Amino acid sequence: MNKEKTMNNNQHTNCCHHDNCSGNNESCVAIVPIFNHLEKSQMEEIMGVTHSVAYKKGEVIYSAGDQADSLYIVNMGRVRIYRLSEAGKEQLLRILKPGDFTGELALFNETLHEAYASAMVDTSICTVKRLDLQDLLLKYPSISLKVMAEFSRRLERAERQTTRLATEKVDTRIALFLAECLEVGSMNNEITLPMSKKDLASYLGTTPETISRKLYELETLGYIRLISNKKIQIIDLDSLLLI
Amino acid sequence: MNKEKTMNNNQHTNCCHHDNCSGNNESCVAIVPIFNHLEKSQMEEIMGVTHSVAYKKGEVIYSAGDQADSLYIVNMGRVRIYRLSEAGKEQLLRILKPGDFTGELALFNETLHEAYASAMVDTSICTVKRLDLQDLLLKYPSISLKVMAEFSRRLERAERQTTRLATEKVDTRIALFLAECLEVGSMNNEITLPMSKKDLASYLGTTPETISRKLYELETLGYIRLISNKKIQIIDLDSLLLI
DNA sequence: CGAAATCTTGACCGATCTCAACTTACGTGG
DNA sequence: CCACGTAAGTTGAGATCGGTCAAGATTTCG
Repeated sequence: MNKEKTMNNNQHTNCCHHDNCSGNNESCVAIVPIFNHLEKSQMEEIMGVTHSVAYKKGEVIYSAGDQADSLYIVNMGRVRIYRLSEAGKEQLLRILKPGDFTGELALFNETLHEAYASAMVDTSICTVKRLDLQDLLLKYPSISLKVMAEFSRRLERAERQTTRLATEKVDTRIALFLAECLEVGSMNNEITLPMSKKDLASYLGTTPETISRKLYELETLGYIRLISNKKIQIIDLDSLLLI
Repeated sequence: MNKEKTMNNNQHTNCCHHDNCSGNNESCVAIVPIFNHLEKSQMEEIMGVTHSVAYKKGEVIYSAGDQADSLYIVNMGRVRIYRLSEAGKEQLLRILKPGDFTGELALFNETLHEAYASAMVDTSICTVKRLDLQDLLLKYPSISLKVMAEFSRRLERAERQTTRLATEKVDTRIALFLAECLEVGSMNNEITLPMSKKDLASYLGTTPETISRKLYELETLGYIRLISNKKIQIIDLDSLLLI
């Protein structure tokens, strides 16, 4: 278990409202895609209800069972969203990058969080309270459209992942994951795994041992080359996707 | 393959606009949870942009690859939403009942459908065009809140299902599914499977053979009793959930 | 630099899939 | 309403994918 997990997660190193902080809020709000089409005056109004909070690496942002009453928008850093299965097994659901948000699940339903969120590195987050957000959405309906667009993308991804887990075998799931990492034209078809292999295993519904073995197998087949722990070169994408 | 699948899915038996149909639209709109808090005048405006369409059992409503430009709201009947894996395996994603909707995924992103929708029985559906819907959402922001609430529930479900597929074994997934079927206090703890075992298998990421064997096993353990093909009595829910 | 976590590799085993044969349920048409 | 054909469901035997456990190598980070 991570050392910082024992830290009380209410002891944030920084928790400021818009008018008494060092201007971080502005940058926070500015980068959020769901807000970035608004005018300056509206932005300022939004900044008025957002709160910027900093989390240290490993710190828990929320836990399953917590009352969900805020939207969390990542300003800087990385956030792991994971669940525990009924048997207590941890499963990585997704990783948030700056501009991504979470916490919306229960925002509209007044329920409890069903997942955990923790900072993978030192992270800065903007939060908006449920009621403040609802006011904003009612006042500026165009924000809703953005939020819904984001929701629909998330839903799409979640359902695609579900299908993969249900129908593809481990080989294929790994291959598809590698192919997705390639997306943004990287040099030499070289990708950097965005997470530890342990996390990757849980994300793909398998074990670190199997990941290790399958990657070796793919290398033997000549489809990939294992450069270092986190770096992999994709040599034959087409064959990879035909597995 | 279903016989009706060969039928051109543009040949609907009934496709009427609000002002020239037998009043079905009103009932359609009325039952939709995302609209049901509105006033009468607003309802009428909404009915003005909705279209009611009837589908015969087995008919395809949309296919993966189709341009997604409408929201589909089920008025009557049942709709199967399913995907095909890269290997061509079919996986059931969810079943829509009256009041549920689909098609929102690409509604905000102008992309293509990634799933298939087909009528499980004779079904009546209301559709709203993308642009009409966006107008409505901008005009009546409270609808957006309802839609987002529904989205977040869907997302929650999808992520829960993902976790189960990734971390639980087949026994457990079946047990959890049975337990969920029990939800609404049914007589004698007797449940009726909402789908064929073939579909159930694909929903749970397994095969009909395994479903069959596991159910028999659960009966042997005394946790359930197989009454008929689609009826199962839950005898020991607690033990069932401890598998 | 050293402790702790992650990763790798091997051996083994068991859950689940596959294939095949058979039975049962269901919808259609006479 | 029954008979028939097709799809769904069941059961068995065998194969295998992938999980588990354990030991050792490597990486990470204070």
